[in-house]
Amino acid sequence: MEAFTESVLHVDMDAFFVEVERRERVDLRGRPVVVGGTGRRGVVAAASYEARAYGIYSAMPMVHARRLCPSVVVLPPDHHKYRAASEQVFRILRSFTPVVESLSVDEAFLDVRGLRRHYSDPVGVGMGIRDRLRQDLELPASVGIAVNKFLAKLASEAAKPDGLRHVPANESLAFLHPLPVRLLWGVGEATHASLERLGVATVGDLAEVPEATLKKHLGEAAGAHLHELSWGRDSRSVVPESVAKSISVEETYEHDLRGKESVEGELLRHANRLSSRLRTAGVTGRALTLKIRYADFTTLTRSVTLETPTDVARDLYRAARDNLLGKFALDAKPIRLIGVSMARLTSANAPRQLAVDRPAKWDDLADAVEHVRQRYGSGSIGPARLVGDPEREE
DNA sequence: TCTGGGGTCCTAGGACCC
DNA sequence: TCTGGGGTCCTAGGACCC
Repeated sequence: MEAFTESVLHVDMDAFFVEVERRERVDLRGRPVVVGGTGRRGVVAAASYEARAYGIYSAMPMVHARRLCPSVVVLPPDHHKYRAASEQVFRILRSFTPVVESLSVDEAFLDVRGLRRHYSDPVGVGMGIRDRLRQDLELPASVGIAVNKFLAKLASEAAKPDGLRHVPANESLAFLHPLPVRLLWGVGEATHASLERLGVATVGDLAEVPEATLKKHLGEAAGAHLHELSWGRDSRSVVPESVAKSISVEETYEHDLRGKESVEGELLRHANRLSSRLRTAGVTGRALTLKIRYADFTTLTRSVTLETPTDVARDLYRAARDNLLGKFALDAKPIRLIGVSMARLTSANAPRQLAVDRPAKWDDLADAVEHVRQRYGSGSIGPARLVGDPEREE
């Protein structure tokens, strides 16, 4: 089937958080709107195209955004709402094909080869998806269609906003080579600077650089990868459903923390939040990491591998406090962020080895705590030091 | 105008083992 | 007595993505 040569679709929702908010707020249509942190340290999480016209983009400090466009409407994020909208989006995508790989809440790859009997070409599939998202959910999306994942992603980028771009196989390099190299997946600020030093501005320039030179300057893996991409080659297949490798919680404080006492209090709160997330995901983990960012933005991490996988808040707190906290200078500098993460995850249903000093009852208790938390909110139950402090509600 | 929160992957050094 | 080489695990940091 000649018409299905380009069988990878990349679907990317346009200004997703903003558009979800606009479904309920007709008054905000056509206006510069951003979703993001409203506090003094907030950043832009999503910007409407009207806001982007002012030079506002994602990850920009909110104070900067307001300065560029004083009339911009700033909405605080409601991640539950976006999660629900995301599920609606993915239900529609999966109604076309089960081969859907999610990249984030608002982005996915689809392998549509299986639809060749139902559609004359992949462009028809892309148009069908955009229509359904628009009609059923009132959400705009852009679609890129190409021979592989990374070209499809570049195509959707080129289609934005609210468009569709099909890159035929025999036009891949003509499409790719004039693009600025910064657009490539994996070329961020640092790599871009290195490439500039090599005289590389476009993907075409990159293709001319010998692979060995790239490896020398960018590292083995990145060099090989970028060389492949520069020639339009990407052999990664669309893989539905992947398992999380780590789960983390972190918080940047409105005002810097000082001293061991306050850090321990926050650590306890984080341990409870992380425990909750692990349980919801049905996993336990062994590699616990504590992250601290000081006011001067220097960021340190210290980690420990636990003997037994756990998802119990008390275990997380104690392990972090006893093994990791002492490795940081807590009184030397003010602290702006504390984070805790768990990796080396295993399914909680996997057979557990019960530690001698942690009887099975702890699991039962933790389950009960989690049950109450799900029902009545995260502030309803927890260690005595935290319960009843309304400031700590999430 | 200082820089969110949640992730993934890669690199590099040291420990440890054969 | 002067020092191999490979593999794996652990830890820390950093680049990058949305």
